[in-house]
Amino acid sequence: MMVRAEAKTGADLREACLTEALAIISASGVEKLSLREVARRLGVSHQAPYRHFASRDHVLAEIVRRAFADFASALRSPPHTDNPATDTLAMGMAYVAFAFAEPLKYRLMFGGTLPEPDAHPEMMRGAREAFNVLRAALVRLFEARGQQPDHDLIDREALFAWSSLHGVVSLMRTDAIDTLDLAPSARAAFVAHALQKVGTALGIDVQGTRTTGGSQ
Amino acid sequence: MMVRAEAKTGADLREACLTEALAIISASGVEKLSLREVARRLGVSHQAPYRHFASRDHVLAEIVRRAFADFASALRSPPHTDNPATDTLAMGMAYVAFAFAEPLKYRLMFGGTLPEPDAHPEMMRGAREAFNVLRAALVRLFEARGQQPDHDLIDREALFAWSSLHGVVSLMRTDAIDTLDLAPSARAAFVAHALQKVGTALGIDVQGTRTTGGSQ
DNA sequence: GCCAAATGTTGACAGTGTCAACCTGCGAGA
DNA sequence: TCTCGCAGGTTGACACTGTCAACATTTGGC
Repeated sequence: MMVRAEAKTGADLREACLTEALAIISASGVEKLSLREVARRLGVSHQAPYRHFASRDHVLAEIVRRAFADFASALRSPPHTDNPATDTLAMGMAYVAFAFAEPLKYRLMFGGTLPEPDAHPEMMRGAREAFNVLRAALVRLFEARGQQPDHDLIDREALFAWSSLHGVVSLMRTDAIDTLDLAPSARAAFVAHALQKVGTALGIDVQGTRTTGGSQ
Repeated sequence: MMVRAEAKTGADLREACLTEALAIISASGVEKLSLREVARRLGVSHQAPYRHFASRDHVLAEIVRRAFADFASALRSPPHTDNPATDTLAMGMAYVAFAFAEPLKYRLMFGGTLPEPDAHPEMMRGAREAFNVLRAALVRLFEARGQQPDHDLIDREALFAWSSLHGVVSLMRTDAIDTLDLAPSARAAFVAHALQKVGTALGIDVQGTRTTGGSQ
């Protein structure tokens, strides 16, 4: 009984477990992830995945780890210009774009139910990296203004930007927003509106700069 | 074998199930909630809870419903003054205060893993109510300025405020923040900093107004 | 005092994560 | 070339879960 490509074994099987697990999560939610179902779909015994992962949580931790790594990479991807303000704005847009392009990964990272970070230290490495990308952008921004990049101030500003972006995105994905009886136009324009406000709060002049839309 | 107060029956048992379920969630997380464990702790048979709740998700939905109701009530609690600006700010502080005072409930409401809202329509009533409290505050704010309370604009501003507050709070509770190597002072001052910025973005002058601290 | 409805119990079934024991094929060392 | 070890896969078991079905018991209304 071979359900997928049969020859999967060794490292291939490990990789196949991860993709199949992601497929299950994508289709039925993280709480429905079952290693037995993964094994069933791959046509292997129910214990085969345990040769590559110590537990169900270890599978999840690896998926989350990769999601954070992708996320950090996405934040790094916009090329630097000589204008730190537009660079910072571009990073904000990259943040929102990633959240919309990969809602599943985003939900996994920030959705709440993730394995104990203490038990899976490598899982959060990408999270730290991503935050440091934001920190660095703000340091450049402050330096370009001739301001002293005070460590505490940078951290506060970075946290504010981070939390605003997270708030925007997570609000758009929360079930709650579907029940708020919003005017459709309000929802569509919200992201641009919010990004502009965050930019303004950070002292970035966004006059005339195009901010991305992206409904839903 | 009576583990708790024995006489629980009827509506009492229903209530006892809810408090015991909340205790389990508080101690071990929502994914560890087991109706059999609830029954065991209450000294009743494993099916007794099913006389009062159709399924595990229905228990959760009721807990979440009450959390939303409490939340809406907390947002309504600050008394109105004749100054809509300070009223709005007070509501923002009430939001953050509730999140810090009831982290478990807050996590349940906005943490991601909650029962299908379609299957539990009553669950989200409080969420709508809470959002309408914010809407009303902003309408008063705009009217006091002599601005036309444009429906779309109100919705956008409300969503921005909502998402910023949610961002602030959820960032403080995410596991992610523990791994960011922050200066302790940055974390302590962050809430006040963020509230002030959100107020500024909404055009509220917070000069001299005390904003709350509350360190996690 | 009786009947019916509400409530609680017992038993079963399918599904899950995970430990333990077993088998198997393959590559390194003799 | 033979053998031995071991990584990788399988089978079986156990304890746990949610939930259905059938039974028992309590209780309030007539």
